[in-house]
Amino acid sequence: QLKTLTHADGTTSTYFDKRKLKIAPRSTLQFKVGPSFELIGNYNEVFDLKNSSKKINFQLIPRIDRGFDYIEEEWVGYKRNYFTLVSSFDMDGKDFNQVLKSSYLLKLYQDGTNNNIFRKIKYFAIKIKAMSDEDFSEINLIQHTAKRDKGPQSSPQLCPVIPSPLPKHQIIREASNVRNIAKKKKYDSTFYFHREQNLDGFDIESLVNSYPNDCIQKVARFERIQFASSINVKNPPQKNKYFRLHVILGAVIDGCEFPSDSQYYSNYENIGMNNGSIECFVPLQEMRTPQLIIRGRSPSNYTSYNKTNTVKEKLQSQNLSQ
DNA sequence: TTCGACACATACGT
DNA sequence: GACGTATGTGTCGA
Repeated sequence: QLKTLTHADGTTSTYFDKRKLKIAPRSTLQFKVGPSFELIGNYNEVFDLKNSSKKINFQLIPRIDRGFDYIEEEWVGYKRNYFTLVSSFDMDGKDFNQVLKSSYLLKLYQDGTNNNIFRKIKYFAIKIKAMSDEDFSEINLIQHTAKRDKGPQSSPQLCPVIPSPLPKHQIIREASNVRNIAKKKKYDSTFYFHREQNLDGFDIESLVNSYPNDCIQKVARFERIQFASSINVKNPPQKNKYFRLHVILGAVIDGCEFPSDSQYYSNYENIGMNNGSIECFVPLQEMRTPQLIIRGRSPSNYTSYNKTNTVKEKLQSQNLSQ
């Protein structure tokens, strides 16, 4: 009924099947580490401005902290419920102060005479997306605020970030619904770097000055995310459809005019205007989850289906069960 | 059958 | 310990 794993930080992940067991909405058992991510690949290359022969190695560090249970060898989420995906990234083990003081160049493409064309990176950013594993189409995700129905909805946004370790699962739990000022302060340096309070020692040309906001995130936190309610979770009506969550680290640069024969052309994404210039997100590295099952709103996916039924209805439910 | 909307319940945070 | 909050899910009806 319950399967529990203990993590390095002493917290535990308890997996259970919502078809068989109902756990209270605010129970800490709703927090759990989900499937680990696999590398899909590295894309465009990045070099240090002051040492242009040295290629930078990136490593995304993503984790799912709510919303997926490991049930009978499969990772299962619920369409109606939230999941949490967090990610930071590493750059050759450099700390964020080193990185923020430097400048980095993105190798865009080679021109007709085999000269490399570089563009200065404004900032690094992480985004997430969901893909159908049947036809590899993108699936819409939606994000709520803690107010849920009473607040606005959006799609998960591109999150500008600087390199950082990923806070442990327990920290993500503790910081998930903080309102208290003292508690916010306690977690502040884990999640944010405040540019306006740390002006000393940064050259005007350094990376820190081209991030879009004074409050710079160290960790991309995608909380209160759900699959769009309109998705079909069955392929033929009987068979489960598989999905995957993807995490993409990219570099944002000014300008989006690239030659159409560039091998990476299709990966560029115009992300719109900022301070009067057109910005473009260029992918550096992508990771993904294993196959995921999303259970829909059918009563058969919940415990109440069995509890109050007659024997006849139970037999029916077994015939219909997926 | 499905989905938006609203409702209820219950552990958490203050 | 009371009170407001956040979130899983029960339910109604288009």
